[in-house]
Amino acid sequence: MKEFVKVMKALSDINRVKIVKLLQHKMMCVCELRTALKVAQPTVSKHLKILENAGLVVSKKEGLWVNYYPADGSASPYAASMLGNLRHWLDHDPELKEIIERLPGIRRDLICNI
Amino acid sequence: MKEFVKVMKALSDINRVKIVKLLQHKMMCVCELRTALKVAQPTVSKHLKILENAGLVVSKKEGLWVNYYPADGSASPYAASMLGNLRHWLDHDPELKEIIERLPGIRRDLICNI
DNA sequence: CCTATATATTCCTATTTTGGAATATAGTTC
DNA sequence: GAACTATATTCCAAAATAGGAATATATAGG
Repeated sequence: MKEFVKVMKALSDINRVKIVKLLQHKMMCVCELRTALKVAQPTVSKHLKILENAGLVVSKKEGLWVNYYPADGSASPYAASMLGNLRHWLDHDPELKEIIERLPGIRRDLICNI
Repeated sequence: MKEFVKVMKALSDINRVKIVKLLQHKMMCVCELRTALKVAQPTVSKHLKILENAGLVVSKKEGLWVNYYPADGSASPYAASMLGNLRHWLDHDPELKEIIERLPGIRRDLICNI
């Protein structure tokens, strides 16, 4: 029950849902997400921690960057199911579409200077 | 997006998840739910309103009672999907099992005297 | 109409959640 | 090791949430 509620809580914030959908579109680092979502860096880090804790995303430290990916679902069946649904859900959301259109211009070598 | 988040929010509280699972087990009125969950009546009413608003449950006024049922899912595809999942998810949750064992003794003609 | 009962709403408080500024940590490069 | 950069953590304020007491509403039965 706790595990299920944790996944629901993780997905009950609009910015966290956006993060999951963006990661399903393309692996990203914190500062890329920060630029995509237009929020402060600590805010992104905290959202990512909540998502990771719920088994929805995983992180890989690669040099100075920490890259985030959608989880494979092995950590939680609830997370796995939701990730499966989210792969096609919300595809036509205007806010998400706007961000995804901006994605090509959001590259760590250009924008990562906090 | 808003609609999806609304469903996630509705399911991100343990008492509301319990309510959904209980209703999938058996139609119930507010005072029966109050007894099952061991919380105050206004608390149940407010949880039910949130669940109804998310498209997860429906209510039918029947005389002095208001009976609550799981929604048929027509109000929201996200609610429909979650209701489908919840039909088998959490079946072995100890807290839920304990309540379901108590259910036969929780009858409106016996316990509804606030 | 009056009483009783089931539910909804209002009001208040305690807790949780969110977001950002400031700071700490870790890794890279010189 | 010093400087720089990407990320995490801490701390704080504002907002949202959950719970219950008191109250309002609606329906049934006399």
